[in-house]
Amino acid sequence: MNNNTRFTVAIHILTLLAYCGPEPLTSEFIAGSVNTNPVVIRRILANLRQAGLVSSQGGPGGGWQLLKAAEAITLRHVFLAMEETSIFPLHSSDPNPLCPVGRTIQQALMRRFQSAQAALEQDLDRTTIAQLVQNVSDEC
Amino acid sequence: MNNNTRFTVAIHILTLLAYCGPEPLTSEFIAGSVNTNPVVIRRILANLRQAGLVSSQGGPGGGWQLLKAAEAITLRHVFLAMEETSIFPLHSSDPNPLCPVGRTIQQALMRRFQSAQAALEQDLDRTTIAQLVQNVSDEC
DNA sequence: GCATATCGCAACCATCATAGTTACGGATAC
DNA sequence: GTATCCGTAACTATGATGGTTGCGATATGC
Repeated sequence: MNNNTRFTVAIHILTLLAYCGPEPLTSEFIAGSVNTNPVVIRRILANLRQAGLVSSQGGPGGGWQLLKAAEAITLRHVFLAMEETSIFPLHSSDPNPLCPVGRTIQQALMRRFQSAQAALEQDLDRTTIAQLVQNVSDEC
Repeated sequence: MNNNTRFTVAIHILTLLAYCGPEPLTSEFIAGSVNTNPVVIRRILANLRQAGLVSSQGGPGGGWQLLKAAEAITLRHVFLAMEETSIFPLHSSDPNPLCPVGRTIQQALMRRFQSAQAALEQDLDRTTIAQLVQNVSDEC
């Protein structure tokens, strides 16, 4: 279905910042944990900064820090920060407007999909980054 | 985020079968409403048949029919029939096992994502194909 | 039996999204 | 001034997706 790992990596990054912080972490260090390229990390962090979750600092000793307490960041916040369009995309080419079903189905589906996405977000809202950090500590 | 329209098209197809039925519809007719190629339709119908939602019949006068009442088919059934792996995929390459976060995050995320998907499915379960057919009739 | 309509499915192609990579400019700390 | 780090554009490789063609199998009606 969905085919991009940005949400997963974003949660990983925030958990790492909370676990290793509050000192700033460099994108290179984070990339070492996620096992990818620093630029990929910075691209995702740019979204998280836009959402007010993290801040960056250039120069030696610089890096990235959380702007909010780990207890105050839920997976829903991270999800919204990624600015994905919709979980379920509609038809790639518009359906036939001469067919009663084709003419009306998209409006109906948009309503249903929004409802489903709201339910999804509500569940995501129940988990905080702090809980994930706690889980890491428990497992070690 | 998710980037495939199979779920949307599957719902469209079932709504059309319920709306125009109970006579069998050909994949070519359905393709005319969805505005795509008949083979694309048959690929999706193959999934729906595997899930026991529709049946097919070859030869002249053949086509596709619902196997269950429209009232008994929910969007959750359709969603499951598409056999999408997971809404949120994990890392493309495994995170660093030498990092405490990298070593434990995937297990934790799998649990959270399963919970979120369950919430999503629960909401999808509230809508039936019959309701979508009713919606089409209302709009005309 | 034969012609026709329809599905079943494999194979191929074009397009696009994603993630990875390189490169380089700008800012900051020491 | 130098080393470190972010910011971002540009390019590439890979894979997913949807569309298309082709052909065999099956069923219907004559």
